[in-house]
Amino acid sequence: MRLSHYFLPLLRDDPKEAEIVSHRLMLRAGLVRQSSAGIYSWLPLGLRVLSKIERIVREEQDRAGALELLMPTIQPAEIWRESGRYEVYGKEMLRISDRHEREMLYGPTNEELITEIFRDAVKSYKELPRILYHIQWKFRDEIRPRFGVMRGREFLMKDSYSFDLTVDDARRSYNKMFLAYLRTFGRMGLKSIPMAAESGPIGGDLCHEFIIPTETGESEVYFHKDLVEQEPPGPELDYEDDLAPLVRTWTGKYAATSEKHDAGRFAEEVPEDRRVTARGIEVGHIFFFGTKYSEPMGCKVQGPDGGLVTVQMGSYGIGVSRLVGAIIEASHDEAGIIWPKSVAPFDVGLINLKVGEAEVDRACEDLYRRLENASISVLYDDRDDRAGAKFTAMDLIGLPWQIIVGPKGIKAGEIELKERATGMRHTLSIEAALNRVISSASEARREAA
RNA sequence: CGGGGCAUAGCGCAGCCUGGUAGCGCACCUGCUUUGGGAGCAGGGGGUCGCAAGUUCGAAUCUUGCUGCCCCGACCA
Repeated sequence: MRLSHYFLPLLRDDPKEAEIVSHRLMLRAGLVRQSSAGIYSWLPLGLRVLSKIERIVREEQDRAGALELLMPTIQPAEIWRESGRYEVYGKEMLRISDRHEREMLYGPTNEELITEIFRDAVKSYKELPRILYHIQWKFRDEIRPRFGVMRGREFLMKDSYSFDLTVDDARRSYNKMFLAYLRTFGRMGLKSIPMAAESGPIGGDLCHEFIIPTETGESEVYFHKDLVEQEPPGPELDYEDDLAPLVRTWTGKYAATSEKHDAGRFAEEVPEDRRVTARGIEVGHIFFFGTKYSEPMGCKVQGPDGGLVTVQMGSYGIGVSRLVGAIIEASHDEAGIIWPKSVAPFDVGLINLKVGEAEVDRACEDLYRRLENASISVLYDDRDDRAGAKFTAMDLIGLPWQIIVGPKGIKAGEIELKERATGMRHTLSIEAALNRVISSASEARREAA
């Protein structure tokens, strides 16, 4: 993409409404624009990031055996009456009525809808277990939206729902999602820590929040240091294996958010030099809720003995749009965003320091073409602007690599390669720089697989 | 929903107290000079001063009402 043809409205100053760093940077780097409180438009650069995150989430859900579908944003009130939540949900739910005065709502979540779909379609235990998911916009009319996209009213969420015959089976589904989440966040360059959370109605240990420790997180968290050092499962993970032992390596160590924190247990179970108290951002939440919806909504299947069995369910959410903010909170510096390679809107920024000088233009065009041919996405700054402005802009938007081409270097057949994350700059031949960037990108892709 | 604050050009702000028909910096356009970390000079474009009533010869400025947005708290992915 040539920057001269792109839509990238950068802001030099911090908009005064943006308090936290991710919100400021998202506005300044031209990722989003606010439409109204807690509701954002995604501009081209931001949308590219959102889509990349979405793709990783999708790939890991699919890998774990979950099946994608797509439910509507607008739901009828009836099914919420069936589950009993229509009255319970309160003002967070955006209620609307259509021209026939039929009560509708903009879905804050989809348990009712998926239960209805499943109930109407599945009658036999032979079709269990199943995990269904979708990635869809939700709306919760928060009393006070804040932190930009991290706590918006409208947000993009991946929500999965598991359907099992027995509680033991449900635990297996839960474990699949548990590990899929570790892989998902890991692929985005995030250290996520599963933490004991407020348990569902069934209680027990089947409820976890996935927290990214950051300086500006919304809540206080306490955990064993081993958990940040532990590697997420690799691509060799077989979801058909017994996953319980692997899950236990994560759940066996102390980790809790403030509402579940037990200072006594923390001190007792974790050696002092391993105790971490930090702030964190919740990016995922998984829980088992048994028959909370299947019971009132009559979601039953026939078991092997011919009797009707109420289905055991769980649900598993990932805040997809929130992740954009969370990643920035976890990865930035004074100059701007530092995108992890897997979610960067472009793989590399190409800076032409002297637009109009034939040799420099030629070298840039050549690089641009060869990178694109190698399936490396490039944002080429071909604007007639000053070097300093280009450097600042490129640092702000945080692409992993910058290739800097100027008249001095090009006479010697050299260009400069800068790695955004480390600030390391190398003066290289064009060929060497190309190889370096291409191999870095293909390496990142291999890790992803 | 309780408490506090703000609303003037794309962004950041001044002007308001003491009414006289709108200004600064950045951004944007033109020209010249510059050109490896947000250049300089000159010239220019852009604002129904959030909305509505009222007071007044006259309202960005005073009064009343409304709306929007932000911050703190309770609540939440």
